[in-house]
Amino acid sequence: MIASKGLGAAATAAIAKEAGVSNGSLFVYFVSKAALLNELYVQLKTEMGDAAVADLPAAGSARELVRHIWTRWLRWATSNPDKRRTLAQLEVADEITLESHQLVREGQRRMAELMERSRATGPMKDEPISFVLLIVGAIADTTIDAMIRDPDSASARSDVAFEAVWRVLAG
Amino acid sequence: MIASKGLGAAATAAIAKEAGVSNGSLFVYFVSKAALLNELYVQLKTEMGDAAVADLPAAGSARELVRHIWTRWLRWATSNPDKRRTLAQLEVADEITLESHQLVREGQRRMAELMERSRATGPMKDEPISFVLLIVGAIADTTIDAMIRDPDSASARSDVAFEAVWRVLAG
Amino acid sequence: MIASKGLGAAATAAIAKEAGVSNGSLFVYFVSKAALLNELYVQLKTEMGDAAVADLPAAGSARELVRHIWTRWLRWATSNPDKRRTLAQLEVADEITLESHQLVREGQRRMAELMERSRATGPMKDEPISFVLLIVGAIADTTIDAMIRDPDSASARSDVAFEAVWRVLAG
Amino acid sequence: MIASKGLGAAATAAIAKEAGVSNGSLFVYFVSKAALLNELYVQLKTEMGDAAVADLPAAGSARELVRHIWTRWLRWATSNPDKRRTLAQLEVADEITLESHQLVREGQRRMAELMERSRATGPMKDEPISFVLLIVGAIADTTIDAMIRDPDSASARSDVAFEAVWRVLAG
DNA sequence: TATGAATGAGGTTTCATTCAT
DNA sequence: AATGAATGAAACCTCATTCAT
Repeated sequence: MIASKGLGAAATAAIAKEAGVSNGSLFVYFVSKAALLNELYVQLKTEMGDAAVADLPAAGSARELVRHIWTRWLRWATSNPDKRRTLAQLEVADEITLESHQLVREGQRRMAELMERSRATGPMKDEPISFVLLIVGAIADTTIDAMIRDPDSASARSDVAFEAVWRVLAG
Repeated sequence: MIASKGLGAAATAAIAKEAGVSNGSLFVYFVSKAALLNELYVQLKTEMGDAAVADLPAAGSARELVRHIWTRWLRWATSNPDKRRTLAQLEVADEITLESHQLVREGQRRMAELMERSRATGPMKDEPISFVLLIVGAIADTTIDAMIRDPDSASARSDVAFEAVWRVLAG
Repeated sequence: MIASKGLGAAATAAIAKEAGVSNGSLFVYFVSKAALLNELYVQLKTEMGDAAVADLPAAGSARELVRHIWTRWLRWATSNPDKRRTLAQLEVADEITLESHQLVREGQRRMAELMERSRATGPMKDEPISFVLLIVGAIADTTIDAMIRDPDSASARSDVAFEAVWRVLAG
Repeated sequence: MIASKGLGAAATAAIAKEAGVSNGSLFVYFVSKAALLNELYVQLKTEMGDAAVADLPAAGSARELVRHIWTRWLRWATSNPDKRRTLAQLEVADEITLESHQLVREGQRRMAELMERSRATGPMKDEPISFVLLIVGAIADTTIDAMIRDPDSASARSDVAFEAVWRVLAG
C-alpha cells in the first residue's frame, strides 16, 4: 500500500482491510501507527541487509566480496520494487524514530566491516566508516531507482555503478 | 517550519501564522497547499542551482569548474541548513508534481552541461547524463548531511567527497 | 433541521448533533453530505408515494381512485409538514443527483398508471404522462402549502382543488 | 451565473468578476449578498409581470385577456430561459425576505384583477384570489419547464395547458 | 466612489485511536 | 484475543464582508 499510494494515503483502516483483519485488531499488535511503521522499517531494512550478505564466501579479495554484496543488494531491490519503494518512503518519514535508525545501523555491521577492509588503504581511509557507508548507500539507491525505471539497461548500469563505487572506495 | 517539524506537521494554519498572515490569506496567493509546496520547491531548488553556478569563471579546466560548483553548492547548503532540509523533504513529497520536477531539471541545465564535459572521456561516458547527475547529487546530499551533522570536519569532508566525485566522473 | 432552518443552514455538525451522534459518525454511514441528502430525498419521497397509494381499493371508478390518492397524499403532507417542507427544499437542491430523481420516478409508477386511466379520454390524452403528472403535482403542492398556511380552511381547499384537478384531467 | 451553476456556486467574487467590477464595489451598491439577491428577485419578477400584461387590449372577453397574458408570460419565460431558471432558484431561496415576496405580489395586482374576473363566476369563486393565482402560477411554471425541455412541442403544450387553466378557472 | 487585499468564521471530510461486546 | 462502531480533533479550503488607500 505504501509503495503504490504513498505514506499519506495509507490509513490504518485501509492497512487493516488489506491485511484481512479488523480495524481494531491492528492496535492489539501495534501500540500505534508509528509503531507499525517503525517495525516495518526495521524488518524491511534487515531483510535487505540479510539479502545483501547472503552466501558470502569465506575467502576472496575485498573487491570480490564487495562486488558480491553489491550484486545481491541490487538484485533484492529490483526483485522487490514494492519493498524498495516502501523503504525509500520510510527512510525520510518523521514517524521513524532515532532508535529505529540506530537499530538498523547495527544490523548492517557485517556490511560495514567489509567496506572497512575495502577502503582501508584507499583515499577515504580517514573518514568515519558511517560516512563511507552512507555514500555507497546513496549511490546504490540512485542506481536501483535507475534500474527500476529502465529495466533494459539494468545490468549494464549496475556494472558501471559498481566500478564507480570501487573508485570511490579504493581509488 | 517544514525543516523543523517535518512536512506532516506543517498545517496551513501554522504556516499562515508563522508568515504573519491569516489562514484565509494564504489561499489568496496559493490555490492550494500543494501549489504552495510546489512553488516553494521550485524556488528553493532554483536558488540552490543559481548559487552553485554563481561567479563561474569563463575559462578553466573541467576539474576547476566542477570544483567551483561543488564548493558553492555545499556552501549554500551548509549556510542554509533549513532550506536544505526542506528541500530534502519536498524532494520525496508526493504533492510535488511531475511538472515541478521537470521545471527544476530545466533550471539545472547549466550544471548538466558542465558534468557533460567532465565525464565525456571518463568511465561513465556511455551513461545517460541524467543518471550521472543523480549520482553526483546523491553524493553531494550525503556529504552535506554529514557536514551539517559535524561542522568541525565539514571542510575536510567536502574535499574528500569532491575527490570521490571526480574519480566517479573522470576515473 | 432542513425544514426549519433551510438547507443552507444544515451543517453536518448540526445534523450530527441533532441526531445525537458525533460529527465523525455521520461519515461512517454516509459517504458525503450529498449522499445523506440524496438518501433522505428518496426515502421521504417514497414514504409520500406509499402513503398516497395505501389502502387503494381494488375496484372503483377512476375518479374515486384518484380522489382516494388525492386525499391520502394531502393528508400525509399536512400531517407531516416538516417532511413536506424538507421535500420541497430537496426537490430543487442541486446536490440531488439525476439518479435519485429517476429512482423516485420509478417509485411513483403506481400513481402514474392511475393518472393514465383518468386522462385517457380527457383533453390531455395526447400529452406525455410525465407532463400530466407534473401538472397535478404542482397543483397538489400549491394546495398543500395553502392548507398548512391556513389549517381552518384546509378541508374545503382540498375539495375545491381536487375538483380543479379533475377538470384538468377529465375535462 | 445563478442560472448555470446554481445559487450555491454564485460567490460574490464571481458575480463581481462577471459584472466587470471589483469585489469591493459590489458592496458599495448592495449592503449584503442577500440584498443583491432580493433586488434581483424583485426586478426579474417585475420584468416578467410587465411582459405578461404588455399590450393588453382595453376591451375583450375575460378568456381573451387571460389568453393574452398566458401567451406573453410563456413567451417571456421561454425567450429568457436564464432569467426563468434564476427566478425558479430565487423563489425557494431562504435569503429572499417576506418583504420581497410581498412586494412582488403587489406588482402582480394587474394580473390578479384579470384572474379575479375570470374566476368570478367559476367553481373557484369562493377561494382567496392569492390561492387561485398560485395555482395558475404553478401550472404555468410546470408548462414553461416542459417547453424549455422540449422546444419542438412547446407551442402545442402551451395551448393544451391554457385550456387546462381555463377549465380550472372557469369550469 | 472604486478598489482589491486581507480576514476569520465556518464548512466538509479524514483518520488514528478507543472500548464495550 | 478479536472486533468494528464510535469518536472528535484537526486538516484543508471557501467566501461574505471590511477597510485603508
